[in-house]
Amino acid sequence: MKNQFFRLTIATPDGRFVARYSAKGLAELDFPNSEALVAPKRSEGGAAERASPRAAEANGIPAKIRAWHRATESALKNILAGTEPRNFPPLDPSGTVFQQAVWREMRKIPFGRTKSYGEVAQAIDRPKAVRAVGGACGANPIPILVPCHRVLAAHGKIGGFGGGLGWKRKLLTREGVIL
DNA sequence: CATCAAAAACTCC
DNA sequence: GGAGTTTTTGATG
Repeated sequence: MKNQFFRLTIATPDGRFVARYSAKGLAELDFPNSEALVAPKRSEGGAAERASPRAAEANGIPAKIRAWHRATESALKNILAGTEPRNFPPLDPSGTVFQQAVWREMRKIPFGRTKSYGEVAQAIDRPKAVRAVGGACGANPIPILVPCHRVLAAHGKIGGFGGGLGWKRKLLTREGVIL
């Protein structure tokens, strides 16, 4: 795929996240530390890495993307602060049909609530695919905004988390979830 | 390109 | 603790 992704960063009290945008919306979000990349000097709100050949659009970032990024930043910071975000950017994660179904289902989990892998599996009409649901969660390219951290194992166990279990615990605690 | 085998953020007995 | 299910991914022919 000839991704002409736009990569921007979001500075939070928990580190700097990296967001990538496709032409349709937010495609990926990475935790801090997951990738060591050099700070682009002094750009604060974010910097485009792959600007188009022509600097037709200001700073190489279309207004559309900047608007999405603003929503992403706001939503992310809200969740990190333990408050419910109001507006989301459009999401465009790439994955198999099954994975998209799982992610879509996860997005329906209300703020501060949790579901088990089994419940998600039932919701997408594959009650026995609980193991596969776990796999789809791990493949989620947009953590936090797609609340994979709100999915726990059965019997209140925490399960796992791609970006490190520490994150999962912290996020749940801030949302007021009691394990 | 078609098939096989192994692994995974699970669940239930 | 062990077996059962489903999907994804990488190796094999």
